[in-house]
Order: sequence, then C-alpha cells, then structure tokens
Amino acid sequence: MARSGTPSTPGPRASKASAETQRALIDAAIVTLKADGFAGASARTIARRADCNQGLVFYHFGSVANLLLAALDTVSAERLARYSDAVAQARSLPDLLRLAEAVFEEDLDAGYVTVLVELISGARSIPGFGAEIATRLEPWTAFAKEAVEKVANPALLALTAPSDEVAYAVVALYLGLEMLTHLDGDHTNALALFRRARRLAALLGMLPPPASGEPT
Amino acid sequence: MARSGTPSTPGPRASKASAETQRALIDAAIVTLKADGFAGASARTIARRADCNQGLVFYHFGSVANLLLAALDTVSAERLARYSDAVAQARSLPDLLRLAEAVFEEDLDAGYVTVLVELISGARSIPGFGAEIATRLEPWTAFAKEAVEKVANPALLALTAPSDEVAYAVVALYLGLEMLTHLDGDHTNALALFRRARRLAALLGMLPPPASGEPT
DNA sequence: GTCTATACTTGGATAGAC
DNA sequence: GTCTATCCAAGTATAGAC
Repeated sequence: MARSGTPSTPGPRASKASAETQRALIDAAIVTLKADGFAGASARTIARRADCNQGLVFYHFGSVANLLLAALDTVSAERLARYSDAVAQARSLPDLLRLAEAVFEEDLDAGYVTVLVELISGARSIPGFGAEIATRLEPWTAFAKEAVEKVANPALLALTAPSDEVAYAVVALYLGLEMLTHLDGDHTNALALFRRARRLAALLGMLPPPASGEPT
Repeated sequence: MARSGTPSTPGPRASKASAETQRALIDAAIVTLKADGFAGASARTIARRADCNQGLVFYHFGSVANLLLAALDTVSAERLARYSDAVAQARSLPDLLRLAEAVFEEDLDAGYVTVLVELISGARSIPGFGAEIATRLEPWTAFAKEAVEKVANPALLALTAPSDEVAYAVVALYLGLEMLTHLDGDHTNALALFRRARRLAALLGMLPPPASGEPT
C-alpha cells in the first residue's frame, strides 16, 4: 500500500488495536468524503467521525492524502467485486444494462462514486495526487472494456466504435451522472438513461445478425 | 447578483477602482480554480493572484463562496455565447459535432469546464452551494436540449430518446470527460470520442440517399 | 508500537484606518 | 466607499507521553 509513516511489523497484541484504528479512520474518511466532499475532508473532521485523535491520521497514514487513497482502495475493491459479479451474470447487452442500472443505483444511494469524483476533483490541489488516482482508475476502465466486449455484438462494435472508446465514454458518463445526480437531489434522470439505453440495446438486438464484411 | 456585503451606490471616482478590484478578484478566482481546484481556492490564494489584500474578497463579495459563484457566472456567460454562436452555424448533426469538438477543445485547453466541475464537487462542503450551482447549470441543459432539437432528425429522436434525455447525457458526458482529461494529462481520448460521434452521425445520416458525403 | 498534547501554519472574517 | 491590520478558528504535523 506504500503508506509513509506506517510502523513496521507491529507486535501481536498491539497490531489489533492498530488495525482497528486504521479501519475506523478509513471508514470515517469514506463517510466524510460523501458528506463534506474533498474540501471538507480534513484530518480533524475525519478523526472526529472515527472518534480518535486527529494525530493518528498522520501516524497511521503519513498524511491526509494517503488516508484518502487508502479509502479509495477500499471502496474500489469492494465495488469492483460487486460489478464483476453482476457482469458475470449478464448474458446479453440489455441484460448487462439491467444489472448495471441496479448496481449503479446502489452506488448513488451509498455514494461510492462520490468518493471517486471528489478525489479526482480534489487532485488539483495536491501535487502528484492525480497520478495516484489515475492508477486506481485503470482497473475500472479495463473492467468496462471487458464488459463491453463480453456482451456487445462484435460486428456492431466494429461498425460503431472500438471497445476502449466505449469504455472511456462509459466511465466519463458514470462520473458525470454522479455529479449531476448530486445537484438534482434525486436519481430519476440518471436512472432513466439506463432504462433508455436498455431499450435501445433491445432495439439493436433485433437487427439481423451480420456475418462478415467490414464497413467504411 | 445578490452578493452580500456589497457597498451600495459607490461614488463616481471610487466606483472605477472598485469595479477593477472585483474584476481582478473574479479573474484570479477563475485561474485559481483551474490551477489549484476548489480546495485550493482560498481567499488568500485568490487575493495573492489578484495582487490585493485578502480582506477585499469579503468586502466585495461577502464570502469566498460568493466570489466563486461570480466567477462561474462570468465564465458561463462567456462560454454560452461561444457555444450559441457555434450552434447557430451548424446545419446538421455532423456539422454540430464538428463545431462542438472545436469549442470543447478550447474549453479543455483553457480549463473553462474545470471551473464548473470544481464548483460542483466543492458544493458538498458548503451548505446551500449545490442549489446555487444547479441554478447556474440550468441554462446549459436547456441549451443542449435546443441544440439537439435543432440538428437531430425528429423521427430518429422519437425512435431513440427524447431531447431532454439526450441533453442530460451530453452534459454529464462533458463533465465526466473534463475529469478524465485532467487525469490523463492530455485531450486525445476525449476528442477521439467527438470524432467517433461525428462518424456515427454521418452513418445515421445515410438513411436517406447519401448525395453529398460529409468529410471524415 | 500506539496514541495525545502541543507547536506552528493557513484560512475566514471584521474592526477600524484612510 | 475602499482597503488594511488584526483577530480567532481550523488545519497540518510532530515531539514526547504511555
């Protein structure tokens, strides 16, 4: 995890307390990013939520920025597992879109994407932070690309856009929808887009299955 | 503009200095949002860029938040005029996409969308700020809707998605692309999507006989 | 090793100078 | 009316207690 300032090989009775504190701080960091945003995520605010001394942020993670990255790692791993599970179940494009809508609604309700959006925006104020976030975003664009390739008609993909371009747009749309959703105060507009996409996908599925032939 | 703390009816010789200071602060706020993000946009940082005393932020605008809103108003008006001009020239969907790409590239280069993205993200840390931003975003969604209706084939629109849904997605995509672009460090991926959209639009336009082809 | 008390820096806001 | 000097709250970081 490459945290600076982490104690090396803690003793057996001490490690439990340490792990608990770290977990409490990470959880508090996630809640704080959702509630107060990046600008509100100070060591003091987070520590107050974790019910521990503010200095522990620096002892366990070296800096606020590192704590926030650890929080992103936690959320990201959790959600990537959830999405992978959903995609594994999907057998078709409309199928995928139906599942994606459900999981995205979870995200909006729980504010998981918020954590990512806040950190991307906040990256401007911390030198080098953007690169850290970019690294942590890579698994998601890769995942989106694989998901697209799994369910999309290859011929249709060849006719329209390569999977990595689609994946890039999908990720951008996710981030943008999260932002707008927060401004709107509700999820209806964002979720309506998923339902629309599903209907369009069903429509596309009715096209005759192409055998061969390169367009353009 | 409903700033609190604004002096009422300044004298003739004083008003010029005041307007200049306000303008300097607004410009500095824009630059600061681009360079340091919302979290870095403090009264001190902005005032240093404007080369004036930090207290003037509060004298002229009442709070940092109000200054940032004034900055958004300035950028928004300027860019909306630019986009309106572009749309007025557009005669078809591929045409619109070609112009939109050029103007969006300006945005990315100059960081105009950054101002908006940073303020939306930052809204979480200031009570009531989200509503202010939402109000200022409305002209943009309305504009996107009109642009879509102007250039899109009505029958195609009816078959696929209503213009307000398309507009919502377009705005979300804009915001998301701005965020990703910043992480990437370059614009190629985002601009590639515009070119892709243009090719797809040209493809769709071939439903009626392709008399004179659009350029690639 | 874990955590707290404390030092120091930056930020928001205003009383008062011009 | 315009601007500056100053106050206090909040932030980061660490020296030192346990």
